[in-house]
Amino acid sequence: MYKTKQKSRLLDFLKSNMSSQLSINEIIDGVCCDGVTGKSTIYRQISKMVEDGTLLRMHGEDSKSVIYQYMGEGTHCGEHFHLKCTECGRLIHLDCHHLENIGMHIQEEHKFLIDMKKTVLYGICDNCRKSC
Amino acid sequence: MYKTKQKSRLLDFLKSNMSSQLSINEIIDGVCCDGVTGKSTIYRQISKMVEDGTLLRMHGEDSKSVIYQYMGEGTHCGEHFHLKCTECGRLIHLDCHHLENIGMHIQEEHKFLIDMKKTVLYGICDNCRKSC
DNA sequence: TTGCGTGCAAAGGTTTTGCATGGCA
DNA sequence: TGCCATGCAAAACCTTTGCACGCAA
Repeated sequence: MYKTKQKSRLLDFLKSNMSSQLSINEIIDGVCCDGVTGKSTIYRQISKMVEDGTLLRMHGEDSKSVIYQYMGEGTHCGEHFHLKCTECGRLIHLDCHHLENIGMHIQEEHKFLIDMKKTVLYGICDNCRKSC
Repeated sequence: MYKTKQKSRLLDFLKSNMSSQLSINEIIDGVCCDGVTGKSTIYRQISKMVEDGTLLRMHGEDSKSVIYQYMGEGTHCGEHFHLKCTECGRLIHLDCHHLENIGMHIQEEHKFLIDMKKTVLYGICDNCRKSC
């Protein structure tokens, strides 16, 4: 609700790393090294951001680890699906008109509104499939 | 590799609860109450089952908790997508021919093979949308 | 007989929480 | 001024691990 130094700093850090997916520890290291921001603040803020769609939480390569992709302003991530390769970890931002139909179809026929800000499609990318 | 009492017991439990999504603690409670199976075995086996697609791991209602859906033999869960309502937690098994096209399209046009055994589509179901 | 799977308990790591303080509106 | 947000450290929680033993093949 209030705008604080810590929140701004966290958001700035996430924005300036929007092309990579970060672990909670990378975020903590990147933000808390200022000696002003505490770990608990990060945990508290990250939770909220996942809830409201500012961050997308997904599994890392080893399927154990958890990583985050920034989805807030400055991105178009709320408007497309994300494909995540379970082999190499690559994240693909899938801008595709054809895919919009899927959302429509599921909404009309199956009465379900998919939230792209919460969804990750897992699978195998081309590179990895070839090398299997 | 070896077939043990504990593995069988765990599988039996999961099969007999295939219509609900269970937390790790529900699984532990349900299986370990025999006094013969240990907690670590559950953790060890669950990890393997998520890796090999026997279990689908997803978020519960509160988006913090983690729950598991059995996808093994006796189900057709490997052949359809799963929709999960982030509001009420309902899981919808989406058998739909039209949807098969999605996988095809993404594979052909975007060179990515979606793994339905690892993917959950999050969103809002009809009931919940109406009551918002 | 071999070596994987297991139970137990300890260790390790991660996340949450209580409380007093700080700072935004 | 009122109240939300924060930092700190402790607590709580969850998961993994080491080791010796049991048991499947």
